[in-house]
Amino acid sequence: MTDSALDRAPDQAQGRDPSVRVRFCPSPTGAPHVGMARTALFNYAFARHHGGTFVFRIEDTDAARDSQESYDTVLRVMRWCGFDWDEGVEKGGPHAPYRQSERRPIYDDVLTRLRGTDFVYDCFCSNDEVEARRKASGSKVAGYDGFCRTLSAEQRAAFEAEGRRPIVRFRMPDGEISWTDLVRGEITFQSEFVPDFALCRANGDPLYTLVNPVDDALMEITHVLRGEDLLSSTPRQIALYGALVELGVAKATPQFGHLPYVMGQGNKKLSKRDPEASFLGYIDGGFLPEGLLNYLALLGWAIAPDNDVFSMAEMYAAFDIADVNPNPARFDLKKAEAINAAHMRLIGLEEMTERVIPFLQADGLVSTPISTEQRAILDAAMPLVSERMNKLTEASPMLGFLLVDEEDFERVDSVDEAGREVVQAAYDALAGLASWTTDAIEEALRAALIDGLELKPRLAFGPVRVAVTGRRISPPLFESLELLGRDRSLARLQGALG
RNA sequence: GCCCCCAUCGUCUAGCGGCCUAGGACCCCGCCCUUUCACGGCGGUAGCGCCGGUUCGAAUCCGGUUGGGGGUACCA
Repeated sequence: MTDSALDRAPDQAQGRDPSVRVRFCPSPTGAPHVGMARTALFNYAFARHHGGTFVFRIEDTDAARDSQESYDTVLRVMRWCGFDWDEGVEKGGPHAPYRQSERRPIYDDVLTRLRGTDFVYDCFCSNDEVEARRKASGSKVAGYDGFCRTLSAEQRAAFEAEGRRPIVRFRMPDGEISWTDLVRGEITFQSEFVPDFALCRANGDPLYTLVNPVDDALMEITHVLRGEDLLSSTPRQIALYGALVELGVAKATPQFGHLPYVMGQGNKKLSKRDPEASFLGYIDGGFLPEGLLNYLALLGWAIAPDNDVFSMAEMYAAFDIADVNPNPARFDLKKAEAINAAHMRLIGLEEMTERVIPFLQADGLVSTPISTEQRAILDAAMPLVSERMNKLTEASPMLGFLLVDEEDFERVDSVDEAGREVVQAAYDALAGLASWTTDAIEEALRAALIDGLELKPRLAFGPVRVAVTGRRISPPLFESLELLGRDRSLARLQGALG
């Protein structure tokens, strides 16, 4: 059998297709999480791979939950990731505005047009009534039972006389609804299990069920790549699309692809409340965009059987939605850090220095803007630590001892009684040193501690390290001493003795 | 309950009928390098849920089963 390519969606070509239009459309509620970023990434990769258009829309129709703060954060995350959208919020485009809260007249208009047809009907039922009827009938089918589908004029008048305000429901067509999912293949729902759904609230506020397909239609989205959680709402959206096409609102029904969940510890879907889900946590935690995005790409996709580390450009070139694995993926912090570490070694010394500066500034170790003296220290010290850092946040504890004002210097670790002897010997050996260079320092220290005190290197240099850098873990000792300078080094050795 | 999705090492995955004695990465465990840490190098443990079927041949195809997940709103 060689027809594997035919098993895939027919018009999902491998090459470029500028007519491709995809969108990322988060709701600005709470903090952005990694699953959301993964969805954005796959959409962005799909658009770039095909040379299509990436639309960034904000779905803020739920005034009770949406916040400006969340909106700002989502934008910050998008920019941090480098997902430069072709159309959308704060950028504009032919389908502006791109914030749903600014598109109300459009939804009202579509709703009005829909109400002139048999695609929808007014429904006066309360939830309790629907529930009571289901219990009475013993029906196994969840959701609305279609009670108001065929209301007589009298029934309608009676409800209105009670002061009830109707909502608008979509009338699901009979039969079955199926589509070829871009990541899962053929999926079919029997319509009897897809209840008629609400398009707006009784007060007229449009709901996601209406607004999302309407905007996708108007913005001429061709491929909808979204989370698996929306899978079961797809049949009703396809049905709605049928109506929108007939009304001339939509040109065609897009193709759908449902991306696997990103799970947390155990087996639960990562929720916005999980700390490990917080995207900001990874930005502040010192991840590189290259590293985090690379890791996220690995959640459901692979670039090659024997390679996990790649650039975004490589990903965009290789990305094929048909290769996305449909099973849910667990977010593994250890692996994320390992992938990030690989990118730390790829970006180069100068680049790493630039990226480390904001973290040093946040920790108060470097001024804003950075001074030329501080810059010089960094330029000299970064080569010592760049290979030993896996995240940007590791710079501060590594280099802090070189950057702090002397009066602010503190030791995180301490020198014990036995260590003081060693430090004293080190002080004596270094105090009269002719030239303060790494080699000379090493020679003097080895002579005094290894040969003189007959100590193992580990025991000899440990106390000196703590005395001078304040930590058991530091950059290489002799180089550190040279960088610190004779006066400060000796003062710190002295200080550890007191 | 009902509907839908999913199923390869602990985790992420490669695999699209013979190349599989199942490959890579992370984790873990040894060893090497070594002034700490990290890097780097070498080696190791560990997996196709189960039962049928199709086939000369199945991790790969089909059915069932079990197990997980999601949905079942005038949330998104």
